[in-house]
Amino acid sequence: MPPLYQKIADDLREKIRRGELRAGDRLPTEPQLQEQYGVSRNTVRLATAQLVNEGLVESIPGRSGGIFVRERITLTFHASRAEFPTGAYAETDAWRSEVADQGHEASQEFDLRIEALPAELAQRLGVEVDSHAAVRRCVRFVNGQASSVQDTYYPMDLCQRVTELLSPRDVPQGTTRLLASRGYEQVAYEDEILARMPTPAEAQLLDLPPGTPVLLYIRTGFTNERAVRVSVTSFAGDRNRLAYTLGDSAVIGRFRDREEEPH
Amino acid sequence: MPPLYQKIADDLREKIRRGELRAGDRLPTEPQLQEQYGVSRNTVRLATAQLVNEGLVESIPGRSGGIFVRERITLTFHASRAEFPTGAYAETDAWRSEVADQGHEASQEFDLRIEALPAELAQRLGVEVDSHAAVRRCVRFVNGQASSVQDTYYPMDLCQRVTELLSPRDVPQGTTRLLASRGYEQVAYEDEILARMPTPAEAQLLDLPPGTPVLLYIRTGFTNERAVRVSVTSFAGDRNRLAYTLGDSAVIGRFRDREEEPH
DNA sequence: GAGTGGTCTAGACCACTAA
DNA sequence: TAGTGGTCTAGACCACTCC
Repeated sequence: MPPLYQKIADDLREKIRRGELRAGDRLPTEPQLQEQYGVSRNTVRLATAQLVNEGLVESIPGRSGGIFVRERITLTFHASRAEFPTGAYAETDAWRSEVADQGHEASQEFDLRIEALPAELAQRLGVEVDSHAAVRRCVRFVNGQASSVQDTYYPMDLCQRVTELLSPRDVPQGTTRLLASRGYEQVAYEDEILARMPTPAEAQLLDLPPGTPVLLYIRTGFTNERAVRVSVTSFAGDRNRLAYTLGDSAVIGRFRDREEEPH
Repeated sequence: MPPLYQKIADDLREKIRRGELRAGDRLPTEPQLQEQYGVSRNTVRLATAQLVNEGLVESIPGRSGGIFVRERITLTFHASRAEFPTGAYAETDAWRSEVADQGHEASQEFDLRIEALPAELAQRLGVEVDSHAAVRRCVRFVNGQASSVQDTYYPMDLCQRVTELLSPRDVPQGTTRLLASRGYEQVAYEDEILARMPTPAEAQLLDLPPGTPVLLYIRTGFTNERAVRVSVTSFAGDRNRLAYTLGDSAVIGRFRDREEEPH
């Protein structure tokens, strides 16, 4: 026999799944749930806490507050399209236009810092573990809400040869083209993708409700001679999707007539 | 001023981060934490519940139980290598040998069912929404623990032409080769990747502790004529990583000397 | 038997915000 | 002002499992 709070959570989850409670709807208040299920307030709170942790609902305090079924929009980031020379735009513009294509408003904020390179990133860049790097951070906003944060690490020796990398502003033509024009053309990328719960810093920056994972996307870029940069992107897991196209992409275009909902 | 339980959680999290508490270590017991911080048991439990939800610790009841710092091993699944004709093995063998290369023991279980095709998958396959599909399920185990579950959906009309797809057993040469040998060579794949909290069914199947997301990996396979299958893989988010290689992979091989820890 | 975490109650005070 | 969720206390009984 499952515990009471579990049964209450199951019941509410089922109501959401069946559409009896829909995105944006308010659940019964805590006193109402106490009465409906004949339990104490703490038990009700154990149930709703579970739904919050699953990312299904969100609780908002105050007179007009309550517990609400969360809604979600999902953006698709086409990782296999980004940053290849065939692209007509800089990578940031590619992102911007991709968001616009999906019917939303895009903006981004840059900054630059110099930092000691974390060991696992130094390894990817093939440089010494105690070396430093220029970190270009790009926080991307969709409809005014932070959606992802990307930190791109460039080894310092490279920055000394391509000093524009140390500009605290966006590089108009894009850093990929900038590097290519200086003889550092990236010919291969290695991407790694993980899912985990956010750090408190990520949760704050991306305004993630409890129970929302981040999709972590790590791209290492290589010229024929060396690794030139590694970028670490944290996507808000409830609002983003990554996409890759492998093989003959013309085939896929022929069959695409969708922009479907997440699974 | 953050609430008390928040400060306790922050304190414990920081001890874990600094290495004062390491993977496998036991946290102080609830009565000990009550005394240390001078709070009630419920407050202690609010703090530890938060760490559990972040996936940092795991609580085990019983006389020899306690709250333990979780350890994690991370496997890498090379999505861009899998299932291309250059591969010497069937995809399941490729997975098996990849796990073995990473120093672990691999096993898997198959079953087959016939199911109505969920709308979002019918769309990917370009078939009618009320049609059925053969679903081949493969649960993959690493060191005896379920690590991922993959459901591959084949439209029924295809199964009628390639009846081996309806076998409830593993297909020895792999379904990709089987299909290719019958004139359905997959020439392109479209991959989608999402992160979300598990459904209760996934949490049970993958034995996921609270606070562990799943990494969802959806691959649609295309021949020159049509989409022939879509597979949906749920990876336990705390134990898996996806990898893609884009561009000239020989370049990357030249620089690879790692099998590093997750970020 | 004794100590662990799991569940549950009853009641209190708080901050916030629309009415 | 009244109602929402957020925090916190004190105490109870339970199941489980090593000693």
